[in-house]
Amino acid sequence: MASEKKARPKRSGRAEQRAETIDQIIDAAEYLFAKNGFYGVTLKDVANRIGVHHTLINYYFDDKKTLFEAVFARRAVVTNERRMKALDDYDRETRGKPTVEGALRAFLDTDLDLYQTGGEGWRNYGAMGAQVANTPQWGAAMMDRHFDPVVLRLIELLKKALPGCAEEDIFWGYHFVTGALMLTLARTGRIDKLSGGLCKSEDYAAVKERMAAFMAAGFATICTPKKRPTPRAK
Amino acid sequence: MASEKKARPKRSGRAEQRAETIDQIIDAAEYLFAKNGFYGVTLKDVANRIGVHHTLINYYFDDKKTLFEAVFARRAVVTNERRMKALDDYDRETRGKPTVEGALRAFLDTDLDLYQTGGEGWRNYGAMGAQVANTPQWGAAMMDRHFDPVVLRLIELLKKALPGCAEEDIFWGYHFVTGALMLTLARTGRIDKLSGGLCKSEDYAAVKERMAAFMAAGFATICTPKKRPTPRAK
DNA sequence: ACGTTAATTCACTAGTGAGTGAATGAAAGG
DNA sequence: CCTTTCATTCACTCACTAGTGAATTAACGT
Repeated sequence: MASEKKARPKRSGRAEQRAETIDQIIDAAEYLFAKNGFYGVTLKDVANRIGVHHTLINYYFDDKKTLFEAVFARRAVVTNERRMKALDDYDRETRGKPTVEGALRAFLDTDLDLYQTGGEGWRNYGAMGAQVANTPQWGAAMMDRHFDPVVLRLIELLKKALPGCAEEDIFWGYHFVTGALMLTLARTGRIDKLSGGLCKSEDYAAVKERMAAFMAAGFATICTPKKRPTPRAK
Repeated sequence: MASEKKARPKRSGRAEQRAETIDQIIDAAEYLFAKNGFYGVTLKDVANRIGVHHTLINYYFDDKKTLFEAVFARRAVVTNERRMKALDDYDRETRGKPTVEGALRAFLDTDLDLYQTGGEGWRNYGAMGAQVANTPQWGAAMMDRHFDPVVLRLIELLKKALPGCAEEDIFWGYHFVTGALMLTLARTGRIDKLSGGLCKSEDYAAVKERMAAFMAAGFATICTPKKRPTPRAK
């Protein structure tokens, strides 16, 4: 593996030290949760990765679930702010006349850029998110809690771009979009093998190039002008 | 919860009994793995669910991973056969002139029907598969091992339907399709809350109604007639 | 009926997991 | 300097995990 154990440079200030240690813990946890999921990681694994005693994690976080939440939340606020801003900007720029592809670009490309340029941490976070999104138990609820506002903002724009389209169609369209995005962020390497090396899981640029247009066309197709306008007679 | 512990009717024949027990174990494991993933389930959980001693599982399966593989494999062969046949049939029917949507319907609708009508077991299996598909470690490899042939058959048809389309575009398109499908099978309930009850995670029919057309339009859009025919001048 | 074989449980082991409360050590601050 | 505060480790606990090998029980063939 690339990075197995990082040096722990002792920081001066007390508050600084504290913040640094917490960040290291979250980084390590993020890395491991991304690879093995919540139950596939022990607090000892996390502690070993940064060379501290495992009970130190209990000192900073009430319990394992709290740590998981902290990991998830840390970057969620960042991506949410960026995306929300991108959607707002786009809405303003188009003076309330957005296109589907434009809205999707604000939503997708903004994020893909982040994962592409944000370094290993962001990529780990993405993989972790993909697992959460596909976890029925508490996963979906976590997604709700953290991402509903931005998603609903996107939906709003999509509605504007598709006037007269049945709401269900828009929600199902979003469902397809998010499924595709999550699998991208999971970076499982499956597409690499499947395509014989032609496509690379890590290639966010390739996804960015195609995804918004692909999905926009899908929306256009399932959102026919006026959806089922009271079906009369059989 | 709906079914917590099923009665274990003792079967007559020895081979029959054996087969039945194994099936019960796999059912229980499937149910639990779908909910909590590999590491979130203990052999005792599985055993308790059907009222047997947990070491009985070690009697029938070498270890936990073997059990997991068995659960995964049991239904994989069924869906693979159905899908392969559907693709072959469609290819024959169209005399080698498939459409993208037709090929996708053979691939997607066939499976969605199965999950819709196959009962709780199939639905659990789907949720489990979604988690596997988004698990970077051994998950992707498992998908490769079990599903590559059918997927490559689909890709073949898509290539025929989109002559002159760059291969990468087709693979990325498939990637989007499978991501969307996996999230559907995960049945996390997220879309229910998001849409305020307008859409239901369990509603495979709604997905079937939209998915193939949605994705076909996507393919049509990213697979422009001839992809990047040596880009001359800027 | 009887010895054989297979299914199932039992008694254990060796190791791991999360978490707690006390002990240690090092900086901060007056 | 001396005390207080905080970060970190230590020594434990309690519950649980996967897995093993022997014991038990029930069906099978003869």
